[in-house]
Amino acid sequence: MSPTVRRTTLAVDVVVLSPRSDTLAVLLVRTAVGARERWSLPWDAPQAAEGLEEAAARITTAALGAAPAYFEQVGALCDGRRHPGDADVSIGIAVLSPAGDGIPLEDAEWFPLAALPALAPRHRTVVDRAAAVVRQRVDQSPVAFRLLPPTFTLSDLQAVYQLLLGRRLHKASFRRALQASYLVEPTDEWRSEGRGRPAQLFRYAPKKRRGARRGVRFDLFSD
Amino acid sequence: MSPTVRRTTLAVDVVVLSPRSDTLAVLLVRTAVGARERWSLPWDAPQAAEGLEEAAARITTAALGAAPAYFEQVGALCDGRRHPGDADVSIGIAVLSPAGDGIPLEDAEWFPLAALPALAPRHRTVVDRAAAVVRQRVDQSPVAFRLLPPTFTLSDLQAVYQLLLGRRLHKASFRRALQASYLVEPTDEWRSEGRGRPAQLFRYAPKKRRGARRGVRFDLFSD
DNA sequence: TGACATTGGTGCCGAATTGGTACTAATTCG
DNA sequence: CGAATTAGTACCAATTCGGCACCAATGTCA
Repeated sequence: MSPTVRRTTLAVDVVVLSPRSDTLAVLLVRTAVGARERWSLPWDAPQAAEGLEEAAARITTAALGAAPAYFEQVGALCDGRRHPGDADVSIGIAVLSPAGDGIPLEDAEWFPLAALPALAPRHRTVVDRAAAVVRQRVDQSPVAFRLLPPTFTLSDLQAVYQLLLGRRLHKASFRRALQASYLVEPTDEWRSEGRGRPAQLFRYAPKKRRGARRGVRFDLFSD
Repeated sequence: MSPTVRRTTLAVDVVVLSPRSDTLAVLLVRTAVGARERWSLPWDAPQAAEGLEEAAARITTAALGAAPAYFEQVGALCDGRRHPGDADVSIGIAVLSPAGDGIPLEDAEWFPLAALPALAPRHRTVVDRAAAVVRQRVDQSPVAFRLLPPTFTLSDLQAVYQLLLGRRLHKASFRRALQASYLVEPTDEWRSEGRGRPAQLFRYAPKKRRGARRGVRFDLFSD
């Protein structure tokens, strides 16, 4: 007996993340009147012959008014939990939006990750997993750079890392490690941010580097 | 205009991984006569009201004759590439099978990851992504422990890490880091493996530990 | 039976990395 | 001009890392 496909209902649920005044924020859209919850993630079914990221881009554009530059797959969910459109399977996609980019359209609004309104249970799971994925990949994916404008100060970058990791970082160590990674290069612009010394602007420009990694880290969470 | 679901064909493609004589091996099943390729990943459509991991467990059991203990989601694929069952969307799931566990059923066989036969393009992608995901999560997920029997020697464990990371590890450093991680505990059994001093057997038993992580690592790949 | 090969496990030490404090630099505010 | 504020760096002690050497326990073979 060889396998055969069956028809399933599928939804792409998009978690647009952006740093917003010292917290990570998620973009939610207002649901139709009469729905069980007032807010939901932007979502839709993928159109025929449309890739998942294309679908995510389309959905994001509809809610944020800007095409997103970076995606991170969160994974497929097929628990029994309720989805706003009753899709059998959800594919969660995290979209990273640079701080201050895009203006939410009429029925969309930013919510701090720590203070979300009630969501359909499936969407709640997708958000949680998206946040976890992004946080876990901070040091393997250029996640932090995609939450910043094309040029940024090193303090901006460190602030994003601290947001994502949820802890303070040592300034000198952070810069030493960044230097050694060849991930950024300085521009010749400087930014004066009100008071204090102006900061040099950098851009994300990863260079080839020999993968001279050292010892193993056992960073398992005690699950 | 609010979103609506559409019907799509969906496949769960399973990548069963197991260490096999010094390489990672993948379980493939023979395809029906007349198919474009002679081998494919074990796959099927999820049944109604079946979770993704349930489906993966069922598919694995059908090919390996043993229920798998550990899953790692690889993600959903919806590129235009060809799938053996022409599914619109594939969900890749990596299943970790302890070394020597299970006996492939009639039409299934282990292939070293580095020497796979021709596969449908979509399956090829799924395998590559599964391997990449497992390798990347080695130090965040108990991946290595799921590729070993319940008790194992530290040399076994180090060998798996080396397989996954693709490089030698320093013995003393490896053990120091492992010690500090409180992930394993010794049993009072010893195993004599032919010649040489017998090795103490350990089991995976993660303990709570304060998350005293240090500096950031910028381990981005030069993509 | 006793050297030797083989594998397991640990101690030591110089080198590299880390994180804290303190310092200098450049700017705004009053 | 001096105080306040933010950027960036220098130094240094403590920790961690990685290489080497060593000891331990077993099987092999003369």
